[in-house]
Amino acid sequence: MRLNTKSRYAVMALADMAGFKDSRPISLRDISIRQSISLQYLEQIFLKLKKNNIVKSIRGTNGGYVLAKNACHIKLSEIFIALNENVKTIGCDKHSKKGCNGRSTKCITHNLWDELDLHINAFFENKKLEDLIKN
Amino acid sequence: MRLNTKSRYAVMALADMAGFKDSRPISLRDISIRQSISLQYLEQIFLKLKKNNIVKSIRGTNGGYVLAKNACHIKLSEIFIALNENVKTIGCDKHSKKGCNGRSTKCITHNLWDELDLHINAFFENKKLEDLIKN
DNA sequence: AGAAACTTGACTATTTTAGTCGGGTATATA
DNA sequence: TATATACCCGACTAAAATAGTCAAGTTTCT
Ligand code: FES
Ligand code: FES
Repeated sequence: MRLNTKSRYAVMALADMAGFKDSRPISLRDISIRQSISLQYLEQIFLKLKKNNIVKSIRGTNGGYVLAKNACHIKLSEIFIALNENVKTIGCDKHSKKGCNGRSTKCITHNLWDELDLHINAFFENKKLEDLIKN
Repeated sequence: MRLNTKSRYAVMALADMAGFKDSRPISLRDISIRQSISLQYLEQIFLKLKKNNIVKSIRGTNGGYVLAKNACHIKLSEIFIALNENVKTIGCDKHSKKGCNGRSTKCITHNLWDELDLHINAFFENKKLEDLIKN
C-alpha cells in the first residue's frame, strides 16, 4: 500500500502556497519549479482542487491560484477527497449488504478494514494545512 | 490509496484459521473454498507467511497449515511485513539525506508522511489476529 | 500405489499510475 | 489592441503494479 504522487503533490503544492503570507496569486509555473513537479501534472491536480473549493483561480497575466480559505481551515481530508484519492481499505461496497468477493454477507475482516479506515481518516481530519508550515 | 488483495486475503485466511480451536492442520483447499480465494493465489501468500514464521506447514495427506504461534501473539504488522505490503507513505528513501523527486534535502511534506506512517503502523502493531475473531 | 496437500518459478492479462500532448480561453499590461 | 502569461480541459500513453494462472514438482498419509 503506497501513497500516490497525485495526493503527495497536491499537499506539497498547497503547503508551498500556504507558506506565502501575502495574498497575491501564485502561478503553477512557480510551484512547478520550486517543488520540481511537472507543470501539466499540477494543472490536472489544481483543476480538482478548484472544483472542490480548496483554491481559487485568477486567469491572465500575473494570475495564478490562491487558497480559497485560510490554511488553518483546510483539512487534509478535504484534499484527498478532492482528488478522489481517499483511502479505500475495505474490499466491498460499504453501502451494500453484500460482502467482498461475491459474498452474500460481510467477511470476517470487514470490521477490521472499516476500523482502519476510520483510524486513517481521523489523521487526515485532524491535520490542517497550516500544521505543515509551522517549522 | 487502496489496500491490495494480497494483504486482505492473508489476514482473511489467517483469521479463518484462527477461528478453529483444535490444532489440526488446515488445508489451503478448505480455506480457498470457505473464503472464496483462488487456491493458487493462497499458496503464494502462505509461502511468504511460512518464511516469516507466521504459519507452519505439514505436508502430505491430511496436511495443511497451522499458526506458528497463538493468535493473540500474531500482530497484524507482522503479516503485512511478511508480504512486503507494509504501508509506504513517504516518497523518498527514509535512510538517506536526500529528498523525493531528486531533491538534495527533505521536502515540506516529508514529516507529515512520516507521521502518517507511524500512525498507520501503530494500528497494525496494536491489532492482534485474535481481535478479529471475537465476534 | 495413489491421493492429498504443500513447493516453487515463471508467465500473463488487466488495471492503475504518472505523467505528456495539444489545443483551447481569459486578462493584464505595454 | 497585440501579445504574453497563465488558467482550462480532454485525450492519450508508457511503464509499473496487481491479481492472478499455469505447470511441474515433492512429501507424506493411508
Ligand atoms: S471487506 Fe467488506 S465484506 Fe470483505
Ligand atoms: S517525502 Fe521525503 S523528501 Fe519528500
